[in-house]
Amino acid sequence: MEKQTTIKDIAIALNISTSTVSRALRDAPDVKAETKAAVKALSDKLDYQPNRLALSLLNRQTNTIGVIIPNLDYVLATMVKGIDEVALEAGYTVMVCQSDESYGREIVNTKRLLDSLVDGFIVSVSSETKIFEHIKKIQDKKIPLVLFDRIVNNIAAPKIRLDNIDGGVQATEHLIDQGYKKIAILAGPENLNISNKRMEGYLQTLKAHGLRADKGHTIHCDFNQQYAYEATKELLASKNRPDAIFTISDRMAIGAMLAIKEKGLSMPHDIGLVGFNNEPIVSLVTPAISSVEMYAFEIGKATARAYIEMMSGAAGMSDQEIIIKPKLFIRASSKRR
Amino acid sequence: MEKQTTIKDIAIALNISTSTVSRALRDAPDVKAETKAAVKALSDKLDYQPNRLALSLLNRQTNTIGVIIPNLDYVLATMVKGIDEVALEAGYTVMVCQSDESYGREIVNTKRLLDSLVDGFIVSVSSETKIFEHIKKIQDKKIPLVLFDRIVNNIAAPKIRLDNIDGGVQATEHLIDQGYKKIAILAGPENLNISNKRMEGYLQTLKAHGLRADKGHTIHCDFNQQYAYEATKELLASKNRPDAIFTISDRMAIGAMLAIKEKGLSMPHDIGLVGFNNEPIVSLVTPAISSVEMYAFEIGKATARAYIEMMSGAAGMSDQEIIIKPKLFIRASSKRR
DNA sequence: ATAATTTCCGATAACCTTACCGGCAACGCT
DNA sequence: AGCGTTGCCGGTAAGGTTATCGGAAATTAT
Repeated sequence: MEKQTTIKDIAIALNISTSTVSRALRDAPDVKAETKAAVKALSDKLDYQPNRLALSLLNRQTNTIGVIIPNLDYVLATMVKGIDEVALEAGYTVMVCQSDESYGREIVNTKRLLDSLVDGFIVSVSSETKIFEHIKKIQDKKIPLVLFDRIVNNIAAPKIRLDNIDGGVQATEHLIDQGYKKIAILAGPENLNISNKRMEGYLQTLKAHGLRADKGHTIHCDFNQQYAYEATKELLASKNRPDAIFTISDRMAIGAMLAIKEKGLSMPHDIGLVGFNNEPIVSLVTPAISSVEMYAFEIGKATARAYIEMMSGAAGMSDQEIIIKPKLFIRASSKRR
Repeated sequence: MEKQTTIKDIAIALNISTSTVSRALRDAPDVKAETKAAVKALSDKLDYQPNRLALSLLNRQTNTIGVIIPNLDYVLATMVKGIDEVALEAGYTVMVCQSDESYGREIVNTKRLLDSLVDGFIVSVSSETKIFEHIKKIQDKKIPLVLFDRIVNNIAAPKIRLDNIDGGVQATEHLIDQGYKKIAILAGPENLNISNKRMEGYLQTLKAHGLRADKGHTIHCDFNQQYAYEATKELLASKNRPDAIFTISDRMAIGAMLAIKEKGLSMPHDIGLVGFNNEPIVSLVTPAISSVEMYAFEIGKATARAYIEMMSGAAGMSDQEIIIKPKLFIRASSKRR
């Protein structure tokens, strides 16, 4: 690691003060034109780059956003891509830390970034996180915070999320519309808000159509195709076998699909299936799986925009909630009319 | 953003100098025990955290690794997870920047991180990158650099990569072993090293078995299932139709699978198919697709380890090359014996 | 009792940059 | 000639931390 060129080097070489170099570089009005020219020429030649650490220390601002996410699966990676795009454009650097769905690592990551490394946070909490002291600590220090996707309700911060209830409604309405009567749901971990909201939409819709929600038709399991596969096998073996399954992620939908095929049942005839996320893969399997598009890229971009707005001091942001509408893409797995 | 507690605050409160506070916090031997106790008590109470910016400025070290990757697909996300795991353990913070396969963004990212934000780089170049001046610039400044996965040959740096040739060999050997005679390959962009190496393994193996490589059986296309789908349709419509296809990514294998199914051909009987990466999805489609596992997580971990070793001043690292052996997982798509 | 050592602590510089204040010289004006 | 104005630049402090040096006080040795 070689010593970087500093304004001091330029100042000494030109026999002027660092102040003048600094002003010349920033095109301040009170520097003689020829001095400016000399400074700029030498700075180009020496490939001078201002030291961001010194600037950050001075301005108490790093222009870096700390992004804390639980993992890097398709949906979150897409959201990060959206955040990245907008943030880069606006001159921010993004620091992504994944907690790997671990509460402990989420805390470690938050703590590290809090040591003056970032001047704000964009957070999506892990599925394991039930205590939010580390999030509140961010706010106690008056550091800007934006929540997205997996939001936390009882924290006052701008929130960007999908209308998960509507996603559940669209999926369930569609299944009912296709004539399915006994619709089961494969939900995620019990304390995961996004899962519960999708389920709420599902329950609402069943009720609205006068359908009874069989207790055995609601299964909570991890975001994991293996668990979904097992759970579906059980469902299909049960006395009151469902004629349709709504899963709250595509990974789970694929697990379900495998179990259905193994049982020798056909989609959409015997069983209807609808997933969530609309990952590319669902249109590639046979039959193609209907799925709810959640516009992850858009959510990411909206999140970064909200962050930037907040940083620029817009008041009244603290309880703004941006809700993106999902859209069901109907495919062979659930289209029987 | 509230003012952080500093050693100065503690010093003033206890009416001692900042030097003493600094020493007390670091448990230096030349501080009276009671002074230490007082400092520690107050520092705990005020929730003192050392300012990392100031430390970095002082030590000319940020303990941050700049990771530049072309995208966040399954393989790279897994590698990043590996890097993350090892780096976090060793006390480093990781800054991930994705270039979105764009040469321009790769340069912007490199430049930004170069402003004293990171003290080393871990890089996998974009598929668009043909000029490596920005990478050389890193080395000109004597900043540690490790390359992984998509490496650059004419740059002297530790390199961690898969034995891509061997991956191509294993896939092709297997197909020949299963009695396939006319094996086509769907390769990636022409200047992409990893693709060319896998192809090299393929060509070597054909030659070793006295099989002729039909020119029309080598197709370059983007890492994209749509292109792979189109390319496969052409292949299947050609006069000299192949009886097996080796794709250098699973995304492409899935595109190929779709085209094969659409044509009404059966796997593995009419056509054998082998992919690359061994992504979870390949075992979930029907038929399950054989694929070459590239141990992305291991590659990520090995990369971070090499980086750490390099930082700790190990000499002779500059041309070390760690090569991970791949392993073919055989599934229904290519098993006909 | 004096010298020598040890124990403890403070002041300063350094890392790099910019904001702020002040100063010097040249110029024009009365 | 004396004044104020303008143009240009330098010095200093600040941001937070630690290494280094040096010094005062306390303790031990002679």
